[in-house]
Amino acid sequence: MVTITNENFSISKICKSGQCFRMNEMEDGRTVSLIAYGRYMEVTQDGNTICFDCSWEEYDRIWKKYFDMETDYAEIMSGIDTEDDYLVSAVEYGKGIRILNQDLWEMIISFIVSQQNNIKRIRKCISLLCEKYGEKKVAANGMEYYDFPTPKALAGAAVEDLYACNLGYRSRYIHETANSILRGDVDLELLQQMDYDAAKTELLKLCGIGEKVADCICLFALHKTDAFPKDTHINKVLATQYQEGFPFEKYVNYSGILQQYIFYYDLNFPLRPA
DNA sequence: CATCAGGCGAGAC
DNA sequence: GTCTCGCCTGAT
Repeated sequence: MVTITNENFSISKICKSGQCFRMNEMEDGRTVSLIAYGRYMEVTQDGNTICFDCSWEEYDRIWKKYFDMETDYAEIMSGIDTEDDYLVSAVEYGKGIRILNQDLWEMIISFIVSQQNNIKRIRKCISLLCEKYGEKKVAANGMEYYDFPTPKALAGAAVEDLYACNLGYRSRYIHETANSILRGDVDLELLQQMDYDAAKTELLKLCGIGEKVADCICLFALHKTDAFPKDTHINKVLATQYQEGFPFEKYVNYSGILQQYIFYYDLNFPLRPA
């Protein structure tokens, strides 16, 4: 068991912020369970005290980076223009959200699934994919879970079988992308070494990945914090609150983090469209 | 019934 | 390069 304190960490908001789809709140209201990097884990929070149900060795090796614990979010947020009322409100509301460092392959598939889709159904689809094509495992506490399917496992799935996971027209995208990765058209290891522009260009070669999805993958898997995914929420906020354009120049290298706060804010307090 | 959900591909121009 | 259209499916 690992216990730490941090003023800028909210497991509940992270869970609901829509960047991870295999993290779920448990019934006690202060614990989430998550499956990532082939492991099952539970995180419990009481105020600023956070408990990770794992060894210190595992925490240091995996979860410290996963939860971006080395980054000082207070320092980042201190750079916000105090006259930007909307952004100040969004950042205040989302206090505790962090940009996770998630698995690249899992994010590629997850954000293909996410297009033109809602969070609840995205979770359902991914859960079905894991149960059908992922390896079954048992956690230390006896919990049974399924690992995220490998590229090979998904490449072997027929498009009609993917339809059975409620993926709809995204089934073909997943089939083709999995096969592209398996063939080596796009190399996951090389992607990890690339800068933002190169990685994005490479991701755009995959079927089902356009501008928005590529940016989500860059932000949530490659930690390119200048990637600023423009979805329907963000486009609406840009159109209504930033008619002169979003001031990217003020937030060089971390506009992507702000994007996540804006997204979460509009998800919970939707603005009227322009 | 229509519209929308964290868009994208294909084809027309 | 920009524009339009069709697309699985469940919720409202």
